[in-house]
Amino acid sequence: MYHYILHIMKASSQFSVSIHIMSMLYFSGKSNLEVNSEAMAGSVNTHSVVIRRLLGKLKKAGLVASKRGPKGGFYLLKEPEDLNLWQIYRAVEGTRIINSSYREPNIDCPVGKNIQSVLEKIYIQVDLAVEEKLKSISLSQVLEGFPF
Amino acid sequence: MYHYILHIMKASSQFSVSIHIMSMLYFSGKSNLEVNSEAMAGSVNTHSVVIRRLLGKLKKAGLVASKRGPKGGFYLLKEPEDLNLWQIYRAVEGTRIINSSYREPNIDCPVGKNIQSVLEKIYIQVDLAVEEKLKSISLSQVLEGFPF
DNA sequence: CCTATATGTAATATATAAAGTTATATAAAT
DNA sequence: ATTTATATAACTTTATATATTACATATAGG
Repeated sequence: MYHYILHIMKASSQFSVSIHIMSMLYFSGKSNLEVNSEAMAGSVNTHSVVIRRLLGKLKKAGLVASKRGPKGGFYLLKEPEDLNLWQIYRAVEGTRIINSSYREPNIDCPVGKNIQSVLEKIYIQVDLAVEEKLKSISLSQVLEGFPF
Repeated sequence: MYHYILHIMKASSQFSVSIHIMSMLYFSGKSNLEVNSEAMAGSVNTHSVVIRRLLGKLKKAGLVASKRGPKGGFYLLKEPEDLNLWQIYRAVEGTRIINSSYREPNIDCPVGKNIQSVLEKIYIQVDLAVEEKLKSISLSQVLEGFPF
């Protein structure tokens, strides 16, 4: 049995799936075609609960809204040019892009004693670089990548 | 049962552990104190095989070398100012910082059909930002973080 | 106001990859 | 020769992301 001080970041597919469904929401809003979590799950090829869980996070972040009941579903709350990838990333992925810590190092070793604070400083810099890059990419830029 | 097209990237502790042991190799080389995989495992708090596996990768990348037998161990092949974090990252982590793909999307949906190439373009940009940042940080800069 | 349809979310199960462990071969110092 | 250390293959364990099941709540439309 062992434990981590901070949990190890596992880059999940959540960010990718979020971009996928946000794109669907944009196109559906434009063409007035309804998309519910079932339809999105069909496109992503997963379970609708997975989609709703993700949309729950995006909702909390103020990026989407929902309507219950028949003819219900989800829609974007922002124009794609006012929505950047950092907002989406932060909404659905809890952790850093790189994990700061691993197993509790041996504090009797001078390196082990200080490695965590040393790594922390570095990873903050790396995270910031990713943050800046993701902030610079808007959803509308992403949408331009689709050939239609 | 399901499968991924590309494997999901899981940021492991390998990068962190690598920086930890490279730091130890530097200090040991400086003070002529021998460090073998057992000693490094003790500092990291893991099994020596884990350390040797990692050092095997760093060796393949030309960053360290080893000596077998009694009084054997590992040593750095480069000066810390000529060694950047990207070299270490690339040596021990096989994958991208962000995964490009997830479950096979439904190609009958126009978004599902194109999402992978759309994401690919974005993630290349993000990866590049990380690469540039890691290239800009040398091991000697990391070592300056230790209070000795 | 009843029924069908959709979201909301908790609880549980499954799959997978990282990390840990065991085992064994090989090399070199004394 | 013996001891000490690397090299690495094979296997086991464990953590956690994702999938699934179950059930509660809201609302459109007859």
